[in-house]
Amino acid sequence: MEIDSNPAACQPLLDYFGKLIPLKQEEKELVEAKFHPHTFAKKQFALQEGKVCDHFDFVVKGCLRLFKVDEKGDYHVFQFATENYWILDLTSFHKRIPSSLNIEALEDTLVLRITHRDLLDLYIHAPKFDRIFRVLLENHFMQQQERIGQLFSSTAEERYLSFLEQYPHLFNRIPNTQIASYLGITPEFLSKIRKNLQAKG
Amino acid sequence: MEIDSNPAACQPLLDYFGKLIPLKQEEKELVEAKFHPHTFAKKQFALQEGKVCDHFDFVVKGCLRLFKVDEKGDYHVFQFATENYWILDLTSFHKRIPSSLNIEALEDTLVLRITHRDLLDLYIHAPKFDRIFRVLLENHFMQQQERIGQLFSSTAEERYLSFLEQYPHLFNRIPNTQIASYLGITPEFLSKIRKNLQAKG
DNA sequence: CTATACCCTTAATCTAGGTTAAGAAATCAG
DNA sequence: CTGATTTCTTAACCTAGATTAAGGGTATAG
Repeated sequence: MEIDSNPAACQPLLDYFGKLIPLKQEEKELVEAKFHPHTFAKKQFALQEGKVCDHFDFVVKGCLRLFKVDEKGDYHVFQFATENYWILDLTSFHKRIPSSLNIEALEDTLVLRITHRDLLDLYIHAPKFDRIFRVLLENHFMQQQERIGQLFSSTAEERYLSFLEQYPHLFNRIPNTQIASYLGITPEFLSKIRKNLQAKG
Repeated sequence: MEIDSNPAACQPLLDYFGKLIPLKQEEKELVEAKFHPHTFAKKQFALQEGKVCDHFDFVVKGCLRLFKVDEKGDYHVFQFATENYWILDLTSFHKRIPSSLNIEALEDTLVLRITHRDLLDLYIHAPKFDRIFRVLLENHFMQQQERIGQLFSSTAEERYLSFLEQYPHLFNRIPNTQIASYLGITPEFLSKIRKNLQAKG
């Protein structure tokens, strides 16, 4: 693993915020004070079912998955997070209740992490972040709604194709088992889909 | 239809906001200035596919549904909104693009409506609303995530039962066709489920 | 009061996707 | 380099839920 976890490495996050709304110097310093780097080796968990999710993570490098294990023991991926994405269990984070989800590194990963306490603090000292996190949440919400729409009215093949379109940087980076789990199908069926598609063009 | 659309009738909304974060007098006045009552007769559309959604609606009385019509002509309900719920197509609203969704009244309905322009204005004049709408969005997001989880790992019968639990005020208020459409199944299959459940207890 | 539209149910048949099992290929740890 | 774990594929069979069709019930508008 070659990950630079130099504590001054908040730049990607400052860039990200700056694109949403320009930050003043003091706001930048607040970000540097409140967000801390954290690394995870491949297969390491960033959140384990049953624990309260006390952190809001911004991925600088690598890839994480947010997933649930159901009563039958099947895995379901809610979300992948690569560079410049956010990941957490929002429900556990806000309600301060044990999470029913897990977050696991699919690659060696570096995140910038803020705790619940520090985020509230950030909101108080710099209300601009109320707006930033509102916008960020709006974006997440839209993506989720799109996904519900697809689960309702598209076949697994259609969903696979639109996954390839929407996440071209991901499909050759993570195993097909994970993609299947994101699409809500079995790896066997994804394999069948891929074979069919190949037969076409 | 017996709906009081007296323009001073912002009280339910003020109550709603006040429960999240106490409002100052001037903020209350801003709410009264920016939100306007609007009524819809049963079956009337509050938003039509193809138009930009320019309004954020708070339901005071009645019931609306947010739904999509897919390529095959099938209907899929994303959300019902009754008293004290919000409804809009967030994607169209924020991106200012034509909506692919519809909103229709299932009962005679009264909403308090704010336009896109006025909401931005509200954020500028009273940053507290950045926070309020962030919290509101967090709540919506959590509900949606719960729903994705269910679509992944629960059978239609389980989803029906949890719908009954989660929305006890709704199931005897709207037709089963609508509930089926919310659950992502056909009315015929819902009928079968209800029969099975009756056979049990 | 009636007619029309909507709503609910049943039953037969069909299909997208799951399950089980098993082997081949690729990746990884020591 | 080598054994072990993970991943991918194929194929036979199975099931939740869709589709089609049809009859009866119930609002509701005129």
